[in-house]
Amino acid sequence: MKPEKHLPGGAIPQASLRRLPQYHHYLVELEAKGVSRVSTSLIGRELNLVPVQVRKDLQYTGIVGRPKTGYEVKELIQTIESFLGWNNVNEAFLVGAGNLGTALLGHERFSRFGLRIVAAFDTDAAKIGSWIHDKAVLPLDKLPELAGRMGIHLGIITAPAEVAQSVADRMIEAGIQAIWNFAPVRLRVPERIFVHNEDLYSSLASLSWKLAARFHTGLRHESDDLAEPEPQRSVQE
Amino acid sequence: MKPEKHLPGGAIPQASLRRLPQYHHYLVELEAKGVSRVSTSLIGRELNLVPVQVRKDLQYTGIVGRPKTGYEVKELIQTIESFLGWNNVNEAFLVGAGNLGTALLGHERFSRFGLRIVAAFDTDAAKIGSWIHDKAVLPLDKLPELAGRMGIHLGIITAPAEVAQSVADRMIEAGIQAIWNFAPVRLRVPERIFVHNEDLYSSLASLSWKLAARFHTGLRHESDDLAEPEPQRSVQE
DNA sequence: TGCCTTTCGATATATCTTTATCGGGTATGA
DNA sequence: TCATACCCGATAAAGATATATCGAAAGGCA
Ligand SMILES: NC(=O)c1ccc[n+]([C@@H]2O[C@H](COP(=O)([O-])OP(=O)(O)OC[C@H]3O[C@@H](n4cnc5c(N)ncnc54)[C@H](O)[C@@H]3O)[C@@H](O)[C@H]2O)c1
Ligand SMILES: NC(=O)c1ccc[n+]([C@@H]2O[C@H](COP(=O)([O-])OP(=O)(O)OC[C@H]3O[C@@H](n4cnc5c(N)ncnc54)[C@H](O)[C@@H]3O)[C@@H](O)[C@H]2O)c1
Repeated sequence: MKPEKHLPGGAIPQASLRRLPQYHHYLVELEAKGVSRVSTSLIGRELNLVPVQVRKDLQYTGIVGRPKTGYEVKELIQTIESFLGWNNVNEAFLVGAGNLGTALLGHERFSRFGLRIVAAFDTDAAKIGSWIHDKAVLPLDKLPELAGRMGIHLGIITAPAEVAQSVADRMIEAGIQAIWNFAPVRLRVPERIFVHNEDLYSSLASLSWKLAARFHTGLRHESDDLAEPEPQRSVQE
Repeated sequence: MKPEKHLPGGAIPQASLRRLPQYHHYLVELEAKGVSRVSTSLIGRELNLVPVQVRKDLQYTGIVGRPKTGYEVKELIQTIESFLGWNNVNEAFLVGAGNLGTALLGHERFSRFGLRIVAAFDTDAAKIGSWIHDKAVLPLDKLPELAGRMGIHLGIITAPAEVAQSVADRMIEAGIQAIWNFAPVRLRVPERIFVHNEDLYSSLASLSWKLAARFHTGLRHESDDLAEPEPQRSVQE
């Protein structure tokens, strides 16, 4: 909508943003192995990407490399973390302490990436008052008050699809700025709110469509039987 | 790579594929309400998309609508389901019966969308032999044999990142064709294998970056204070 | 030192995706 | 029956993203 072209720190393709954590993951591995410098060709070889793409992505973070040498692994990790805001923690509320919510609550590693789920909310009387992975399950009604008081600006929705919109509405009223939505609905929110949908059914669609294509239409293992010394960029995402 | 241009049934943008389940979800709601016809403008209004994009997406499924009327809801649902292969069930093996694996195993609604997780595999002796949500947890070693015998061609990885690659390798040896990977690593697989990465850390990156941008750079609620009768296409995805 | 290779950064091109536009068909209601 | 508003389908334009190319810098090595 805005014709802004390249304002530094302001614009980055979603796709690049998605790859940065993957670089980060690999870089941390490298660092653990004692490697101190890395080139985009190396990263690309590891992650099945062409070097130029990696370089482009890294440029968004503002880091500069040196010809022949590449980048300092340590510095690169730092830069990515800082760029992604993983240095200062985001505290979040989770709504819907069911199957999926429980899994997220139990995932401690999130804290390494700037996310700390501080409490869960539910409407099920049987769950309210209990603790899941050391996080309290509170009545949904208390969310607005607590969010305000604690200055929470990130909400996670793992409640049933039917109630997701109303949950989102309440979150926004409570001053929440960004929502990580696991319910398979497209939320209607004011423009200033940032929503990230984690729609597993959409993923499922890719998978089942691919599998269906395999068997229905005549696409049977064309380039089968490995033996491909090529860059071998396989179908991903 | 291939110069194939538009072979029917063969090519569809990932993005469109991702939206189809969202249409489906809304259409099912509509049908339940007794609505029999629907236009792309209506769908677009509901899902915050411009009508022409919805139309484009639907065209990939091969359905044809009628001017003024739109599409038959029932027919459209059918077409999408059939296009996505949701009519015939894909049976899948899940590896890694931990937090996330348990959540997936417990999600019965997957079966409505062509996915049936038939068993879980793990290496943790404490888990092997137990049942999670009525699914048996088996030793990983048995996967190859069972996959072959049962003709399973879809694998779900919810094991730790460190072992994800080795799990994938075993799956592929066992004849599995597509992998739904929840571990935050980019798997190296032969070209014929289809991998769909569900990388939650990547999602997290979008969120934390957005939040960081909010507070760091001077982007403070520019178009704040609702009051926007416009199509109001908010930042999503 | 001088040559060769690697790799970065910048620019250009290609490809993919979204959005706009146009023409024509169809229900609705005067 | 006719005018009108709506909506589809096709094609074109615009916008994003991915890939290719080129010059220059830097290290390795004769
Ligand atoms: N579990 C999965 O693997 C999976 C997969 C795909 C999508 N999802 C989606 O994630 C969401 C949660 O799935 P789940 O499997 O955890 O469901 P679940 O039924 O296990 O959990 C839902 C939780 O939300 C709570 N809840 C219900 N109404 C609420 C409300 N108004 N406010 C707050 N909490 C409320 C319930 O008490 C329950 O604890 C659903 O939207 C589902 O479609 C889950
Ligand atoms: N839980 C989440 O919310 C979450 C979020 C983001 C990413 N993930 C990713 O999903 C994966 C699983 O996460 P989790 O929270 O369920 O972890 P978890 O530790 O709860 O579960 C992992 C399971 O895998 C099993 N396992 C270990 N090695 C194995 C092997 N070689 N073969 C088969 N099974 C093996 C373990 O016994 C355990 O049951 C991880 O890769 C994690 O990074 C999880």
